[in-house]
Amino acid sequence: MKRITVLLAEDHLIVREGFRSLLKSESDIEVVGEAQTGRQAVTLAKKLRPDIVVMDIAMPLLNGLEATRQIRQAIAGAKVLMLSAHNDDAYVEQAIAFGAVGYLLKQTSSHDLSRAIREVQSGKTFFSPTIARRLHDQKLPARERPLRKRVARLTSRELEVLQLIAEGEANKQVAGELDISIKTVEKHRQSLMQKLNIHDVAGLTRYAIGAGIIESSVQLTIV
Amino acid sequence: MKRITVLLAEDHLIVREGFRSLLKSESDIEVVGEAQTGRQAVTLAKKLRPDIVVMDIAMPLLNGLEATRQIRQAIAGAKVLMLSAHNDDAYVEQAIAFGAVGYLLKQTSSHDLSRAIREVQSGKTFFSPTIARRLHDQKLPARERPLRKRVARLTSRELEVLQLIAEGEANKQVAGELDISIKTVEKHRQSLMQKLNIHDVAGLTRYAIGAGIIESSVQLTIV
DNA sequence: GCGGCTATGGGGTCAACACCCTATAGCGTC
DNA sequence: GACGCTATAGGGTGTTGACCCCATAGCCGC
Repeated sequence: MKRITVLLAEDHLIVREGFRSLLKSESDIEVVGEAQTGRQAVTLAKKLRPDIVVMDIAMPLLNGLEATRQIRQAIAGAKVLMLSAHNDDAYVEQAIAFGAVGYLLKQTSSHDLSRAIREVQSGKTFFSPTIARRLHDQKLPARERPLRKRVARLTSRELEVLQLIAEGEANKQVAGELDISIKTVEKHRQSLMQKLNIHDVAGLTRYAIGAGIIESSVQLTIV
Repeated sequence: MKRITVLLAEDHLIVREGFRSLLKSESDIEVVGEAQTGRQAVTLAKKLRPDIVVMDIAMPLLNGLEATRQIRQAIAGAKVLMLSAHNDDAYVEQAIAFGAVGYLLKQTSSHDLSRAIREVQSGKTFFSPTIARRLHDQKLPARERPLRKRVARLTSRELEVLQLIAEGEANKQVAGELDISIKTVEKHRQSLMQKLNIHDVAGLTRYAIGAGIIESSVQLTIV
């Protein structure tokens, strides 16, 4: 029986070794390569042609989403299974838009990982339960619509509002700054929260920092 | 021969399972417990009294640094080995200040992990090569330096509340998590806001990220 | 032109939060 | 033993935000 060949793309060596160790006990799965950067993942995917690439999103040089896009572009039908610590709609949407066939959270068990690999290999998709439920709720067919612009993409106005919120301004201040009504600010706020599926200021702030929209405080050594 | 008992504190299940799998092949090391939050790590450390706690820094509810401090406070001589993705002086200093006996980067190999566990168990310290080199170069004082300059000196309870706020929890959730009254949470919240002179959640979140108490989201290509 | 998206603004309700007050109890320190 | 600090918890009041409803207007593509 031919085993399912897997390329592991994950920047932390010890975590990668852990995954390899977990998969070693699965007789039908074989790890044929490891990448520690997104760029290396693209290179190795082209060279090794694995059945499946298990791809972490957070990686240096080239993040997992962009690496996925490049792999899909270079190898038609390449199967990429995203593995991420983050449950934000924006990432999931991006992953699907870039052609990933599955999205696993790091909170899931190793059992789910091997299961996902088999499902994906057999041509299906696999998403972590919480994500699958949300995709279903939102009626977002994973494969039927390769191009989407509906969700996750913020309008320029929403971006402005997001930035001001993350900088600590209240709706009233934002309204004054942009010279619009508080009601309009509320509307933008609600829209962007819905798009990002983040429903608290702390989450929006973390997102804005992670996305480079604003910076965190530079002060250190407190506690 | 008595095996070295280890408590694994790492929030991502699959990563934790990976570590467990890696350590299973070490005959002299036994994983006796797993924690997925800092708070759980403190609880389990008190209950299980493992020889060594392998502690990730980035964890919900209570970060690994603060959990380390609490464990060291509750159990004299407890040995905590930090495991972090970040090679940041501020984290290393803090970890040492809070009594950690070692600091491993996730970029290190599993071989280093088991080696570190043995070294630490025998009473030595263990730091990842790049960190050890820097500690040596800088002769990092850590104790002499006015580390405690803390313009804003938060109590440990206030720090916990700050972390939970920055993770997006409402007062009610925090109260449930810490098993205290909402009124008490409000009090801590007000106290820490006054000490930091930051009066909005966005600001607190930026501060918490800048101070390394929590992490921001991953970098995303597009917004 | 019709539909879709964006931006604008208004109504209301209810939960959450900020900020004021109060208090008790357990710690240490001096 | 008094003092200070921390943690705990409650009352009250006003503001803010989340989420629901609604509408109009401009612009773009088909």
